[in-house]
Amino acid sequence: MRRSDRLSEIIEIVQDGRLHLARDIAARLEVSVRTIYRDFDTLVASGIPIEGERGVGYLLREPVFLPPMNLSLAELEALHLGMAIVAEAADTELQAASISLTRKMNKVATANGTVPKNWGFGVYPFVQARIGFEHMPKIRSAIRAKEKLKIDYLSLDDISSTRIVRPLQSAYWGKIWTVTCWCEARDDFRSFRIDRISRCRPSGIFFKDEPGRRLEDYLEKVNSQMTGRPDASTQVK
Amino acid sequence: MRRSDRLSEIIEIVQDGRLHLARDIAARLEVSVRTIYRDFDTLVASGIPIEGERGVGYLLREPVFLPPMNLSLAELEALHLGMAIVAEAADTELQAASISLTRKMNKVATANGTVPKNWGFGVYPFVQARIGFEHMPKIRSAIRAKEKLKIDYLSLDDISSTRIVRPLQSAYWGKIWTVTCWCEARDDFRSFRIDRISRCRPSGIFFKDEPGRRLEDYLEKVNSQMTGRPDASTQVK
DNA sequence: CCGCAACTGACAAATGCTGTCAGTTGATGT
DNA sequence: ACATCAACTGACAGCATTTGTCAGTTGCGG
Repeated sequence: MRRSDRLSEIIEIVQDGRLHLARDIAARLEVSVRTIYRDFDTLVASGIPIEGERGVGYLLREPVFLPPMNLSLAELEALHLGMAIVAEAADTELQAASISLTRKMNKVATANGTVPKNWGFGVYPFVQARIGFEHMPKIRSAIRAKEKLKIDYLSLDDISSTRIVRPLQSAYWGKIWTVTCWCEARDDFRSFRIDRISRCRPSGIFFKDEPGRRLEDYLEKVNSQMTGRPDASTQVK
Repeated sequence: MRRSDRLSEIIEIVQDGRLHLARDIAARLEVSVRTIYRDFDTLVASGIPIEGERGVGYLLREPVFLPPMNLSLAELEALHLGMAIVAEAADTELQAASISLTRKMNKVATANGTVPKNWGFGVYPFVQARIGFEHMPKIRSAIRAKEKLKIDYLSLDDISSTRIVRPLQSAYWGKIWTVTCWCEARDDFRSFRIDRISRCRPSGIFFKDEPGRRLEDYLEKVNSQMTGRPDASTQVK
């Protein structure tokens, strides 16, 4: 096995986010432990955020490592346009992420002449209100963690309520953001407009996927109704 | 200089899209020509689309090569959301690009458990009409190439006209796409709604950036007017 | 058919990588 | 305070890879 191959193997191994011991990796790759230590040196030297702790093991800090990749011009354009839109249409967390990603890409791509400095894309503010945007990072991480949320919601007819929901998906409709949930009180799917959520906090209670209450079930249900706007039937006014 | 560093140097050198001779690269990196040939072998073997032609030189086929990179979870989310929106809001060329880019990312990112298979993003059609979308690839490549376009335009009061324009920027307003141009006939900036362009063809005539007629000049002019919608004053109804 | 520059093969020399060994360091638990 | 664990470090001999030199071949364009 070539050294360079071994280095990328190590990245793949460490990428699962769990702790790894140098000796295990050494056994798996059939080299000595010393070599693994040296390999980690090399990887860290080339900027890969691996952290080793004495007595504990190794861990990859950032969750994803992108291997070398070739992009076509169209793909690069799509990427830049997408990041420009996200920077306009999403919350500050994603906004910051899209800007830093664009910067990373530019760093490698615009140094030379083939790639235009100016992409010829303009994106102008088209999210009408940014009310409720501060909830979005919380909502996204709750979706990922499958954690129930406690939300205070003001319906479109100005009736407020507090609910415990299982967040499943946050959706973008061009002007507004919604979050689709399984609502524990109503025992059904409900979609909430994020700009009508006045308060939103993690409950500390985690849920498991249950048939009939999953995102897949919601999407299937909606699909079978063949309405133009998928969540019209469950929309919380 | 380490071998691996030299390999990425070579990529950077070749990335400019111009022809390079092995002997020049060898001189620049202070190694022998033979070593450079071997390095190209290595690069090609790891899937980098470099082409060498006898008697000519070396060339990178795809315009952009993305070196290894670390993305945070937020950046990955922004990327997926952006690609989902582009797939909904742009023409088929960009749509295809966004899909293939998403696939490339998924291939490396969802293999292990850290990254969710389902991102919890839904994006629903929010471009009202896809009329005129077929012109967009042409428009984008004309912007890049600085090639004048001949367009047939139907104004909002149903007056049609044919114009020669210098395309500068295509902009997205959440519902509609526009292209901002320097209009040769009017001798001023004009923005056209893409869904009102009935015909659009490259003229074969290329233009150079001239002070007063560039995108920068347009943006500056618009900025100084402090209107909410930058191109209100030059909008072609 | 000549010049160019990409290519290829062979081999010795230089360089870098690896394993072994013998330690140190810092965190954690008893 | 002590032991344990596992990351880390330095040194050195032996081995593997990489490199340069040299002497060719191949394919393209003039």
